[in-house]
Amino acid sequence: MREVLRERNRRGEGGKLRDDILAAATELLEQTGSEEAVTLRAVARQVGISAPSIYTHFADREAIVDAIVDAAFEDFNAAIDAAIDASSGPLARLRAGCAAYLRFGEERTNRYKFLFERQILVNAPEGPAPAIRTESFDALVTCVQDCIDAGISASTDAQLDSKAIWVALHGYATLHVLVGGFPWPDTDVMLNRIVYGLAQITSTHKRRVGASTAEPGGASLP
Amino acid sequence: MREVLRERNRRGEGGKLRDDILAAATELLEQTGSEEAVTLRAVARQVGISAPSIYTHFADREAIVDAIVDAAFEDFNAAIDAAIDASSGPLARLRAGCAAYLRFGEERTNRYKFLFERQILVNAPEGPAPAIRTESFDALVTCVQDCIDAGISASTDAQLDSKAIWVALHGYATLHVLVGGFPWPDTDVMLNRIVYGLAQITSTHKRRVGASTAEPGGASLP
DNA sequence: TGTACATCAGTGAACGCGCGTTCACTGATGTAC
DNA sequence: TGTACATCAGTGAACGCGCGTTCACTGATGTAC
Repeated sequence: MREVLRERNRRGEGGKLRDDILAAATELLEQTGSEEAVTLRAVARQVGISAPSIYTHFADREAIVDAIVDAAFEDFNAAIDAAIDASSGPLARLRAGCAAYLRFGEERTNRYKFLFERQILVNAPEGPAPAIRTESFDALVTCVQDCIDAGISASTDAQLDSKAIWVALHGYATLHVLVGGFPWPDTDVMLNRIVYGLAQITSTHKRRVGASTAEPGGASLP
Repeated sequence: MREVLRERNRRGEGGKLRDDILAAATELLEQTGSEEAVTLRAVARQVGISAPSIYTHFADREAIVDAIVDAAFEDFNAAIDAAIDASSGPLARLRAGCAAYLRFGEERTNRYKFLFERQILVNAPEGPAPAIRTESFDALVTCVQDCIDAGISASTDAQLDSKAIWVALHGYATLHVLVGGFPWPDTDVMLNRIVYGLAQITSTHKRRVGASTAEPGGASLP
């Protein structure tokens, strides 16, 4: 039946199983891309334990899924932050953050879908906003504002333009893995259009980073 | 058990049940927004027949789902086309098509998700591309090209810029229903940013349709 | 016109499956005396 | 130091559920003679 055999934890170390359960659930999600695939029994199978053992650590199936959301957001935020921090100059930082966003969506597609194709309540009606879910957006706003302050962007509203950039990044991240057989341009080319167009980057600055606007846009439709 | 009682069709009219099954499956999809909810038994319940009766008309569960995809695309394309046709002038037509896209996503959220959050193979590896799935995109390209030809757009690549517009529209359509509690701007304001920014509309033309770029962008993050 | 019969539209019962959850339990591990 | 005992980490069997699918069937409807 069970493929993996697990050694029983020593007394006082039962909590280790909790971590194993979360890791297994994350792996299942990563592999299948389907939240429905994260069944209690499938998780138990993956860990190498019997299904009821999970109830020592989680109230029910839903509690497992909830527990991995925050960890996934942390991964996501860390990837964006790292890319921004590794660059210097307002436009380069903005572009690097956006590129990291698309890279995360491409390389960790299933985790991305899990984060952004579920119902997300960014600001709970009561209590403070869960900052972990707005962190990357706030970083984006900062990047855009820095471009404005440096005279690189003609934008007069960093908030609004950041929202436009976000929806475009999200749209590309989800569509271009989903819609196969469509003549998608290179990710870099698309990224430039999105960032330059929506952050209203002044044309004299466009050539300094990445491809120019005069670049060909990709194959035409067959 | 069954709530709706259905009268048996007369001889030679068995095909009517096929239509009823498709209508019921569509309704289930519309209500729940979940493809998994369209189970063979749920459809049968909705129609008011026994589950095995479906096999007279469909090979299996999957065949039902496949059969409603094309109908949903037809609805979608018709909505976009109607909006474009009802407007005159290149920019107004472009804007109307994009507005209709977002309206469809807002009003028929579940149907939109069904169309665009599934695996879509626009061009099948063999055979001709299913035109029904690119129809609206092609209409968008035409609108952008018309703006270029009219000197309203500074774009040099209608294909590429249309792709950028599409991903932004898709991103907004999916995110703004999913991410509650986020300070989304008015749909019109966002639409202007997307269309003006990505179709590279010349600034002198921006004021002619809809809101201006100087408009405030929405509430700041709490 | 009457009647036997073929056909058609759909049914009811049953199958095996994987699921979430419950319950009483087991057996190793550490601790008190 | 030995031993009885409490505790802890987990198990195995069972429950009811809804699912897709199969099978033999039923009974109304139309048709051939």
